[in-house]
Amino acid sequence: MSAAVETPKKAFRRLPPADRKKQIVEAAVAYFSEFGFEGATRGLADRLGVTQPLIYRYFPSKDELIRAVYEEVYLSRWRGEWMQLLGRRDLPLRERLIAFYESWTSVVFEPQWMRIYMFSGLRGLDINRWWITFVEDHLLRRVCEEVRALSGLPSASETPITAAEIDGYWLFHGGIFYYGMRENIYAVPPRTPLPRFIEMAIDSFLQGFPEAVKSALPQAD
Amino acid sequence: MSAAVETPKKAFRRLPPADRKKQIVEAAVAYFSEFGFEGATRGLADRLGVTQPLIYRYFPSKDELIRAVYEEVYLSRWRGEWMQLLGRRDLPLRERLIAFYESWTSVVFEPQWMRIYMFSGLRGLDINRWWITFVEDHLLRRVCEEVRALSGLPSASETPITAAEIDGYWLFHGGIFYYGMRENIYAVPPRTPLPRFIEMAIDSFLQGFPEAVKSALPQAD
DNA sequence: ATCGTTACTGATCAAGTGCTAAACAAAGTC
DNA sequence: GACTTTGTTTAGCACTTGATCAGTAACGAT
Repeated sequence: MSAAVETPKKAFRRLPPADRKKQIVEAAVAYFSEFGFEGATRGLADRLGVTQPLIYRYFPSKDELIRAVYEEVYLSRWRGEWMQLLGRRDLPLRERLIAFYESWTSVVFEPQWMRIYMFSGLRGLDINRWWITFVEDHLLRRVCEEVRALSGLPSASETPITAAEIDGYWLFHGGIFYYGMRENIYAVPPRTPLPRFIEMAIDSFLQGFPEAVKSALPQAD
Repeated sequence: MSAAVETPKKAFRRLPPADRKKQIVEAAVAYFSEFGFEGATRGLADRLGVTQPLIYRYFPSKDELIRAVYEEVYLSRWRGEWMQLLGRRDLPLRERLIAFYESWTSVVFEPQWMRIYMFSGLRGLDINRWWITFVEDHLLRRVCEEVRALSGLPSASETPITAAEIDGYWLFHGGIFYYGMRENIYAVPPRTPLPRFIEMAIDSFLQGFPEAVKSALPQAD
């Protein structure tokens, strides 16, 4: 009955391809961070208020869309200033580290970033290895070099940073990261406020680590 | 053509229900740890050399099977001795902690356990909160109590363990756990052997933590 | 106004999903 | 050897998935 009821037939908006593409990637980050990479392209399209085939106009396959999500999360959210900051020897190392972690956690300790990180890690491929190596080279190694300088030890170019130093710092970096996991993945927010936790971690690190490195590199003089 | 070729028609084996059920759960742990919980029941059945509907004779739904996997991984692999070991005050705390982590990592630092842990964490439900709280109550709180005893501080029954103490130890526990993630999820095996890493972590912990607690609980005398 | 380009939709396919019901066959009992 | 029990298979339903393609309509140029 009631054939007179007319469906609104809402006209669709035509966006410049660049805009639409960006819009899709951003929605995909949010969507996949919720449902994982097995989330359906139809669900994503619904959320965008768009039909599903449209996604395939911008990305030849779902895998390609996922690649774009990786780029958005891992690359475009990485801040070059971080490495600069770590190297600023006019500031005490303690301050640099605290400032760095406050900035870094403001990007990384966020459900979207965290969940995409975990999902992509479990998916395998090469993203895993790439990211861990990247962090090791751009953050951990950097910090170890600063500790060397602080303790008057030979620079990395003279005596390469050892595996023990890297892994020694991983203990703290991983410990800080796990705070973010508890908060954003396991939804059991730690009761210690993040800034205080960071300070605590850094102080704990600076208290023992430099001495340990010093005695492990006895050939320095 | 060649209609004479007879399919071998291999006879199937009839197992006692308890055996078959156990077999299915164990295969499910392995299977889901590889593909995640969205792995298909048909794939699991193939791997078992069995047809897919058989799984539904033993588990009313896939969700129920997943619940059984949780139990297998989280409950049946937990060792009661761990808590006992941590409380053995006839041994130095350092030795207890090292022994505990060597035993604990032998169970947890394994692709199956680790990946199920991550997958279940991302799935949500209540497993997350339950596990984190469980670890906090059975391991971390325990360690904090031992540190109290070691430092001659008031026991937990007199002065409850504080959030700062728990989170302070999370830094180290999380840092150790992250070693397992690098190894088993991200497939970038750390170059420091695990036993050495554990020792390093414990020493680093014992060096600063007890003093920090002492000065944070000034009302003790 | 009209026209051409192309961003977008509607319809659809083939493959795969969890799950069910009925038929089959292996093992124990008499 | 016939009979019962029940572990296992075969067949299949309803639905969702990634992906395709022809057709529609929004927008800019003229």
